[in-house]
Formats: sequence, C-alpha cells, structure tokens
Amino acid sequence: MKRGQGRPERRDGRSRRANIKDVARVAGVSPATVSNVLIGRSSVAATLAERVHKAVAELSYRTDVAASTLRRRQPSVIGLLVPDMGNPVFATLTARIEVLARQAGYRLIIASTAESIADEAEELRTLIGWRAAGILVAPTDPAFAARDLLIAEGIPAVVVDRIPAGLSLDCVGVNNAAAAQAAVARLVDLGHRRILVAVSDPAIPSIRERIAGARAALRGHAGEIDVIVVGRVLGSAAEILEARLACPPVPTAVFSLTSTAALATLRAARRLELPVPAALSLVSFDDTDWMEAVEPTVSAVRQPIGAVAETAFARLLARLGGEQSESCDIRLACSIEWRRSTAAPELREPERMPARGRSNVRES
Amino acid sequence: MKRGQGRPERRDGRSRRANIKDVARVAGVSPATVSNVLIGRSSVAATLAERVHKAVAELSYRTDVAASTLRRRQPSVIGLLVPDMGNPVFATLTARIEVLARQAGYRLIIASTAESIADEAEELRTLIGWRAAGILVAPTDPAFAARDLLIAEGIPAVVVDRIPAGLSLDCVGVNNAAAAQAAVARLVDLGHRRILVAVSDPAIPSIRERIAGARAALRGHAGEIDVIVVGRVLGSAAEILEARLACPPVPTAVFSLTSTAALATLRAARRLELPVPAALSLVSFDDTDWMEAVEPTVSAVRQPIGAVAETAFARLLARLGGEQSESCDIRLACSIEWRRSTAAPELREPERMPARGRSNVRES
DNA sequence: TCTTGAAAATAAAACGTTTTACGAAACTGG
DNA sequence: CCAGTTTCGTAAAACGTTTTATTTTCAAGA
Repeated sequence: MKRGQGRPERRDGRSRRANIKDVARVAGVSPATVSNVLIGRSSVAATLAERVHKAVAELSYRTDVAASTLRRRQPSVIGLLVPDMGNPVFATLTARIEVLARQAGYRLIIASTAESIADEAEELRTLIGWRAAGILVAPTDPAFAARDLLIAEGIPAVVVDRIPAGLSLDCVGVNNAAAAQAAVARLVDLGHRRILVAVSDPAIPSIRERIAGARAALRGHAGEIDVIVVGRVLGSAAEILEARLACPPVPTAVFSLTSTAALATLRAARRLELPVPAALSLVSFDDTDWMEAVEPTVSAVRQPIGAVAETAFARLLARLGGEQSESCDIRLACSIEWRRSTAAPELREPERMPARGRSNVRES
Repeated sequence: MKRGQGRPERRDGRSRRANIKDVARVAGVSPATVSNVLIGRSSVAATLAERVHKAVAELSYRTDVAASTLRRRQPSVIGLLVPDMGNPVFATLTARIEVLARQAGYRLIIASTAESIADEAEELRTLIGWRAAGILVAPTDPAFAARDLLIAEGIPAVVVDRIPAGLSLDCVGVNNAAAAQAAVARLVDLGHRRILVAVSDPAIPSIRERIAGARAALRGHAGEIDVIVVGRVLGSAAEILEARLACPPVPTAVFSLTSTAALATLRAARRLELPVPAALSLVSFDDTDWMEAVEPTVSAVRQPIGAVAETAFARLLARLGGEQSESCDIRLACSIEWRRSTAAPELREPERMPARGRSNVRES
C-alpha cells in the first residue's frame, strides 16, 4: 500500500471506475495476482489475498464482464428468444429460465420478436453476436426458417413450446395433441357433438397440434369440430365469438386453445345470456389462477410450464457439456382440471334452436 | 481475395468463429477498414465496402459484442432488477422495457431477486459488473438499502413501481394513494362503512401508500378500515379471507390491493355463499383481462403500466444523455373501471346505514 | 554453503474490437 | 510541375481481463 489510495481519477478530474490495475496498485501486488485471488485459481498467500480483498472493497471494484468474457473465451450469457414477453406462458417460462440460468452461472439475454416473423432472424443474429453459450427459442415463425442460422453456427439450441415439424434440434414442449384429444374425448363422453374450437392463430405449431388432437377425439363419432380464429386480443375475440355463438348451428361446447380465448368465450356467453355450463360448456388450454376463482370455475388443460423450462434448460446444459447424441423431441404430459364450466349438454330437440337464456326453468 | 477462403479452422480442425481479421484477410483489406465499413464511421470506397460485405456474408461474421463493448467503452446493456418476473405487473413492465431498450440500441439484462431482499445488493453488483449504461429497479427491499451502491457508483438509475420514501433517485410510479382514496371514497358514497383491505405484504411501499389512501378516504366518516394480510399465494390467501369473512363483523366491501387477492376474495365469497355484490362488494387494484370477463365483472383500479415503463425509460435516457437536474418523483394517475362487483350494501338491521350514492331503487 | 525443487508472484501476451495517428495517393489551383 | 489540400487506407495502440511462461523466493536436503 505505497501510494495511489482512493478512487482513481481521470485527467478531467471525474472519478473513473477502478480496474484491476488500480486494485493491484493499491494492494501492492501484480494484476495477475489480483485475478488469481478473485478467481481462486492459483494458490496465493493468505496475507496477499487479504490485501487484495481489502483493496477490492476500498475501490468497490467489480470485474468487467465484457473484458473477462473476451479473454477467457467462455460465454457468460444464454439467449432466450420468445415471440412475446407479454404472453403469460412466455412470461412464466422466462421467469423460470432466468433463475435456472443464474444458478448455472449464466445471465439471460432476452430478445422478443413481438410476434413478427420478419424480425426473428435478426434477433437471432444479435444473440449470436453476444456469443451466447446456448440459445433457447420459442419460434415465432411456424416454419422457423431461422433455424438454419443456428444449425450453421453450431450453437447449442433448444426449441421450446412452439415446435415446428421435422426439426433437427432438441425440442421440449407439451403433448398438445394428446391433451386436446383427452379434453375433447371427455366432452364427447358427456354428450357434446357440436364443439367449437377457438384458436388464436392456426399457423402456430402447438395450436395446430391441439386442433389435430381435438379432431382425432371426434373421429368415429357423429359430431363435428368447428374451428374459429379469434386472434390474440380479448376485445375483438369476444366480438368474433359473440357473432359466431349468436347464429345456428350453436355449439354445445367451446374448447378454447388459449386463456384469452376462454375469457372471450365467457364474455360472449354472458352477452348472449348463454349460461355456462347449462347452455354452453367450456374447456380451455392454459390453466390460470382466475379459472379456479371465477363463477363457474373453468375447466382447463394445465401445461407444466415450469417442467418445460427445467427440461429445456437441462437439455441445453447437456449440449453445453458436449453431449453429441441425436436431437430429441420431448413432450411432457398435461393434466386436465375438470371444473364446473363443463357439463353434459341439455337435452333438446335436435334442431329446435330457441329457448336460450336461463335454462333451468323453461324446459320442464 | 488472395487466399484463406472459407471458414477459418483451429489446429484441431474444428471450425472456429470468424473474427474481424479473417474478414479482412478474405476481403483483402485491413481490419480497420472492415470496422469502418461495418460501423459506417469513416468513408470507404464503394468497391472495398462491397468486398467487405461479401466477406462478412461468406464467413457469416458477427461482431463480438464483448470485444466491441470493451473497446468503445460504451455500454451496450441496460439492467433491469425486479422482485419477481412471474408477477404479471413486472412481466408486463419487462416486456415493455425490453422493446424500448432495443429501440434505443441496448439489450436488456434482467435480474430478479425472487422477492429475496438479501439477494438484491448482489444482483445489483452483477449488473454493475456488466457495466450497464443504466439500471431500472423495482426494489424488493422496502427500504432499498442497496440504493447506496447505485449512488456511490454514480450509475444512472430509475426506481420503478415500488418507491421507498425519501430517495434521491429518479422515481416513476403510479399515484397509489390517490387511486386508493378515490376507490374507497366511492365505496363510502355507496354506503359501505366496514371495508376490508386485503394486502399481499404491507411492507411494500406501493401497498403502504394504497392503505394510507384507503384510510384517508374514510376519515371523517363513521366507518372503519380493516387491513388483512393474505400473502401472495392464491390458495392460502383464499383460506385466510374465508376465515375472516366467516365471522363478524363481516365487512360489506373488500378492497383488494393485488389481483391475486381479488381472486382469493372471489373464491372465499363463493365458498361462503356470499353473493357478490349483493352481500359483498369488491374493488381491486391491478386491472387484468379476466376482471371484465367474469361474472360478475370486477371493478378495478387500472395502473398504466405501459406508461410507467415508457416514462421510466425516458427518464433513464435523459440521465444517460447527461441531464443533471434534481431527482424527480413522477406519479402517473390511475383510472378506475367500475363494474358490477360493486354496489350499495344491502340494508340490514344491525347497522342501518343510510344509503347514499346511487340510491335509485331501495330508498323509494 | 550450495544445490534442488517446489511454491509463489509476476511480466507479457492474448482475446477481438475500435480509434488514433499517420502515410500514401489523389486531387486542386497556381 | 509543384505546393497545398483532401481523401482513403492502415499500422499500431488501447480497452480490462486471464493465462502462459518466466522469474523470484524460500525451505529443505546434501
């Protein structure tokens, strides 16, 4: 501790951020020793280590991540590319992965495309510029054309949630088809034959899978599946559904493939005075808190988003660890919470449409 | 383009990521020229620029962000520190800020404390290590003890949403007290005198402000405000509320300060067969989609989260631009959506309250 | 006392950029 | 054809680390 106490200064007098040389000077050692102490790589005498720590505290020194990353050639970030952070599914996913990344010693760099397919490749390139150790991506583009970038670069990547067909990358998602099939099968068992499937965007792979599952459940039965596209915005979705539910043939059940579509359905049903579940049953994908708190409680397919995040991250870590096996496509099972919004359809004359409204009385 | 075509290789034969020297070699120019072309700083001949772009494409070169940041001493990230990404309020905030940051040429590094006060300082230090240009923080610690770190480092920072008292940093939030006061005043006008305020955690500054606002609204009236702490978990919150609503004195209205508490209230009311709003009125903070889709629709104080994000980010950009003015505390106004969950209390013997307010039916 | 060897500390190179400072070439007007 | 000016291109230094290779130190063995 010869001289050079206190915060280092620039020529202009404003205090400058301390770097490793400043610490070395204050501690009276070489920069290499400071580095060794901080990383704990080579053995240094206790007395020196003490001095170094003191100097670090005094100067409130913090290793510059950029310089450190540059030199050790070991990436410090993991990239996450999602269509929309405002979507609760992706928000949950992000929250979970942020924690996992931190525990694994990485920081998360998030990029979102705002559901714009055109931006996907560029965002991916940015992540590549960050020299991300690996990338988790929920594709915005149903075909995920930007996949080539990842494959060409050889960056470890795991595709999550929206999984395009025939991808030579690790994929982790839920078993959309099976869950949808199970849900609709139950509706069919209850006696429903005209089922309306409300979807946000039929191009999205997971939505596509759910529709296929729903169709499969009705195969061999006399009923029909009707798919209606309602978009992602609650207001307009409710209007579209209201228009659809107002004119025959009126479905006896709605299977909504997003929670927003479920809300829209409830709203439309309320406007039309269609009691749920008496006149209209409802099952939704994406279980959310409100579904078990409202009246009536809403049946929902519960996606294990936390488990998806963990599984995907585990795959990524495995690849980072050098695993070279074939790419895999992992699908986690969903559970279904059957609640009060689902019931057997009321018995009515096949096509005697009228009698809507407060159902319990009229028929008798 | 003399030689050195194709991806560069390492001694071990595995392909290496191209750097600026590789590009320079392939294009037959100096690294400085490549840099100039890519940044567009100095003017270079069109023909050379052409060659460079070609080489860049051929090698699929991407500037290394770490090296670039290090050299130009101009930070490329903005830090965001939030208590919990899973909380919809912070998820929305994050989504918005991510977009704004990108538009301003920054990437977002997010850190979350998982509501753990102890981790806050450490997370902040990490952000400092990243040499973030600026930091947006929603403090987990009600006192935000880690503030000293920010102030000592002189890093531009803006505090969002949870604003401790007497902070010498720019703050952007909503006018919690005024909004709460307005909401409760309306309940009082309707005739409510026993109002239960359901809170997640009374230590949080914004919650504290809301409670104070609620109390202020009742000042001068004969009623009373009862505060109940329900936590953040839906299940237990519902149980706590159910217990409270089961025994006298039963409130005629609940003012829930989080959307989870609102759900818990609905659930408890349903279990106890207290019809809303006939036996129990409900108003909530944090308007969410489901509130206008359920039956009955739920009245809510709508926080302008998008505007908070934009205002906060604008403040940060101003500070980054060198603005030196006094720190400010900006509070944005909330609006209140009155829906069907709120009504005048039913007249009952014990506490015959003269119903003021809308009064259109009962009195006559 | 002099090797020998291990352990501890450091000087210097390297990471991939950007920028400064300078040189070479290409114009300009006389 | 020359001095002066501008334009274009590059060599080399710098950013803050980590790591390699080297030197110094010190204890123990002979």
